[in-house]
Amino acid sequence: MSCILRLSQSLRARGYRVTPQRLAILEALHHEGHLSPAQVYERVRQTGMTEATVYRTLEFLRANNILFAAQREGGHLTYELAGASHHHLICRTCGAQVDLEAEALQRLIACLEQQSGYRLDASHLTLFGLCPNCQACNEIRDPEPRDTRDQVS
Amino acid sequence: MSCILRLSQSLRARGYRVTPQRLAILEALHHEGHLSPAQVYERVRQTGMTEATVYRTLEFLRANNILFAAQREGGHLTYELAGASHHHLICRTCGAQVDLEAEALQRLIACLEQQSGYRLDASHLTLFGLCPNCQACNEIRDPEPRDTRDQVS
DNA sequence: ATCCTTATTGATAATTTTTGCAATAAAGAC
DNA sequence: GTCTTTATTGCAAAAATTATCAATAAGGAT
Repeated sequence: MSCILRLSQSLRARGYRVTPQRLAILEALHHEGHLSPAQVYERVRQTGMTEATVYRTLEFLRANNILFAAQREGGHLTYELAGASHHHLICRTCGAQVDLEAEALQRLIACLEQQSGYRLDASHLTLFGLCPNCQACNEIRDPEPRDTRDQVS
Repeated sequence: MSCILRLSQSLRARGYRVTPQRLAILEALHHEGHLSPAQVYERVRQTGMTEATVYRTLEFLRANNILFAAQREGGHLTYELAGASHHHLICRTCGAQVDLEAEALQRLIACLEQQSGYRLDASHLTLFGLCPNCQACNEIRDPEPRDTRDQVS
């Protein structure tokens, strides 16, 4: 909770307001990790909040770097609390997750930034692919078309 | 066009059908590069095609690796023809694009694949960030909240 | 060219996401 | 505590996206 308190103060400091709705959504995500807008709404509807408010609040918190938005398989957005800088590698077939060597990526990103002069948004990358298990399965069955958006959040 | 012809044959070889709708969409994207579903519909509505068909066809072509889907600022999808393996770096403020050193990324990806055993979908990454110009602007104005999803396609 | 199979489309409805505006309430000043 | 300002919410309607299912047409066989 002290985490949410800190975020609240950060919002207030920027001139935004800390409302019950925002707190409820933050706590839902704090409790569960990854949630889609619909799932968030499920968890907070008891408070009488509207779906529109859920969407707006998620987008608002994301725009203020309090949440990250990750694109999941169905093409729908998923949100999670922004934490320390970290990267994920997710199997798009079975959902298995692996944490990435932050240093390797950071080094590459730094290198790309030097070459291009750009400042990259890469504090939290999620790469999608196939885990070893699912690679094996795919070699047996035909290459069935799947929902395979490469992405990052 | 020979590019589209080749794609058609590839589809047919896999047991799918080459329809006027699919051709129209492919040609629109071949002509214009990056298009959102709504923009694609604008370009092909003269053929009498439905919006639903546009959505389905785009998703179908993407699932078959004929199109790439890139996540643009608003969280909305944009599609483009899948070409040679290449990567982009796009400024989220002014839209300026830079091509990335493919080798640097490929090497990193290969390295990550070795470490994790995953096979990554990374033949076409798009990283978002701030170009040098917009970095300068941002230092002057306050840090206005923006739509800043880090991402890849 | 004609017929057959079935992948694909159109039409429609359902669902999800976004938007506009009046009413509400958070946070600071008193 | 009360008052004021205005960011934020709820409501309702619009827009975007997805799903359902019967009708159509692509592509192979004859």
